Amino acid sequence: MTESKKGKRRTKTAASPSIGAKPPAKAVRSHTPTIRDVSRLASVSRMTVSRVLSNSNLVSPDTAERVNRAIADLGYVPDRAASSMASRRTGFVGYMMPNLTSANFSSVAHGLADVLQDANYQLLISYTDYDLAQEEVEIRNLLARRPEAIVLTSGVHTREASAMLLHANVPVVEVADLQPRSVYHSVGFSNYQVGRMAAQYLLQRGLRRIGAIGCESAGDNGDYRGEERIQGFEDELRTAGIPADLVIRKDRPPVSYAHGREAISTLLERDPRIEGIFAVSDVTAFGAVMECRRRQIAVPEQISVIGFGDFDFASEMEPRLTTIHVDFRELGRRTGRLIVDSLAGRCGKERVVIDVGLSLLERESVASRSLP
Amino acid sequence: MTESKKGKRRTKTAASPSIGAKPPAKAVRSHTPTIRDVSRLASVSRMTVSRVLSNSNLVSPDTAERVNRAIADLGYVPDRAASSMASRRTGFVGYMMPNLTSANFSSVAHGLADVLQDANYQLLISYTDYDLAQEEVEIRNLLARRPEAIVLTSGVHTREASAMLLHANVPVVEVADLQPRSVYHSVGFSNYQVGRMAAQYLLQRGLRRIGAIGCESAGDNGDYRGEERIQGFEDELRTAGIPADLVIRKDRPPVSYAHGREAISTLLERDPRIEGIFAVSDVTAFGAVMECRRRQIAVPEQISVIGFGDFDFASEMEPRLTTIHVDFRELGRRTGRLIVDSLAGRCGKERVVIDVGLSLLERESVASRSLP
DNA sequence: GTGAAAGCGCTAACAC
DNA sequence: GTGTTAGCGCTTTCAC
Repeated sequence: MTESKKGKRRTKTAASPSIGAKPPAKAVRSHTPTIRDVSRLASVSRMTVSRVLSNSNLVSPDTAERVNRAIADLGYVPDRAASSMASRRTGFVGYMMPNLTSANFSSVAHGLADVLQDANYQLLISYTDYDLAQEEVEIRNLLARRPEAIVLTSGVHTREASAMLLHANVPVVEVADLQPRSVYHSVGFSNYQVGRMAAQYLLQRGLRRIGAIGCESAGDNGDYRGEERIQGFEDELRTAGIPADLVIRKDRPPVSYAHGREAISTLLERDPRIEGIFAVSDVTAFGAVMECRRRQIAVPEQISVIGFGDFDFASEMEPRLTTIHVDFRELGRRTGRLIVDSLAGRCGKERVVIDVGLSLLERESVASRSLP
Repeated sequence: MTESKKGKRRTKTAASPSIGAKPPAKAVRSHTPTIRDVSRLASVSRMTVSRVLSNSNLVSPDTAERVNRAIADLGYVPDRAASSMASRRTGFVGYMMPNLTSANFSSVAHGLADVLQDANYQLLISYTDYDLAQEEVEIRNLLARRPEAIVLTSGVHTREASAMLLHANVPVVEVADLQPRSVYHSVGFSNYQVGRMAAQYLLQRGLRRIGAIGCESAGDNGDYRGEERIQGFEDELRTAGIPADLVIRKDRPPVSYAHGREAISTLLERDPRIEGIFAVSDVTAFGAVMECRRRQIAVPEQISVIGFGDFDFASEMEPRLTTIHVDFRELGRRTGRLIVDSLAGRCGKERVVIDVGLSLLERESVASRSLP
């Protein structure tokens, strides 16, 4: 027998002062087995069990066999907290989502988990409700779990949050918008490019009287993403020498069905011969299409509509919505790979920026006009 | 000075054999501060720091003040893994989701997190991809983190998974469908009741020639939830003495736009005078409504449609879809409260079952016929 | 109010 | 190949 000293102590109450008798059979609820229980049952040292658990090939096959049987017999599950302490590796990667229910961010989480799982990391998800103060709190909670890397949703962070992140001395990746001035690794796409792509597409399809529906830019802590799309759209029009008088900004994010419905009415008043519009979001596009239907305006024959986001209804509506799509799951996977590589020391210290790009899904809501 | 013995050891390499000299300033990257660093800086014992961290009122105000300053100065964040080991409380609650991207399960997670956060628990999310074997793997991974409670999505689990769950000796809650034969706590709603509610509503609105669109029941590990809704619907018709000849089951889950589109065609062939239908999912309802539109059949004037799920497009489409809604976020909150109470010893050992109920959202897709 | 001792369950490092 | 030693960074327990 090995490692037989160091009597277990457990809570005082458990040490019943029975005089030299065996503990009453079955009376004591068996505690969660530890590596020591396994080692005793297999008649080996705890180190040997530990080696079997980590698939070390330094263990002879039949010792391993004995140990594995003991593990199965006891229903032993190693305690990662203890393992983390001893090895100084928690296996956690933190992901701060704005909320849990947005399909895009969920897809990122899914992609991340796909990759991290294979590399034996566990995703630790928190959400901020788009609130900077809450983000700070959540970062602190996360840091207490000693994550080996942190994924943030790109945007502004408090000074204190940034300080904590720096102090933590782990790789940090910002995800979603590509932000040129960020100090962290970035994986994402360009909203500006979304707007340009939409304009290019409408122009290429021979449409000339085109406009866009965006939002008023919000305050400092606001959602500027739609505005970036609109700016890309305007710039592309400018480049093509086309007036941007049909680009309107109304309401604040988040957009709703009504946003598109009302905006298209405004646009129609401004120019009844308008041929095509880009909506900053599929939701807006949906509202616009529905309003057209009510007014007996044919989409895409009379007005073409292109959206952004590829929401689930986009491919189900009538007509099926042509839209610009970002592969968020792939975005998550790329982020995961970046982290795994980084943690494995397979990449340098310099900042990495990955643009996952955009894809335009050609469906039925944009017509093609023969050019004059 | 207190607690001054036990020289730190760190990795061998760090113990540079400099002869009696102070470590070269700035040369050594400062390690993550521990409670010991804080205690030294504040000239107190580690226990006192620990007490400050847990807001114990056994610390004098100015000692606490000194400690807090030291914490801030060092940017100290306590290590929860170490704390977990010593206190035998991890603060983790596990939630096994089928996937990360379904809006309903995300809402449950959100609700759970809302409540658990306040009680200082942290949600540990895993996903199973609806795969029993993966669920087993994920349960094992989860158990290694020693969660204090586990939330499962209701359904079948492997024998081994059930054994591990039992062995873990923590509260387990099943969430979503209410399953009468489950051995765990359950929080959810009844799919059967969904079908009955839909039928009752259509009948109450004076519609008599009514039917439903469901799916073929899938194999053993399949999605039986739609089928339960359909059965509730049929039973309610039966009770009302109305024939169920317009209840059809086509395709397998998951449903799509096409499912509704094609099914409504079948129904129209079977009886052109059909007045109303219940679709097992809003997606199906959406497809059905769009097909009606194409065929110039007015919804709800000619055919009424009621769905299930309250998907985001339901309130945005034209006409706005009347549907049955489950408040999944509230479901998550109730589950969270059950867990917190249970962990605080505020509830007994017996199984708890909570039905969060259903709400019918009356919108525009169901007409009202005056009864003859 | 505060501190010292002991140990939670594991693994790095080294010995044999 | 296997075992021993010495912690990882906290908190429990008890002493003062």
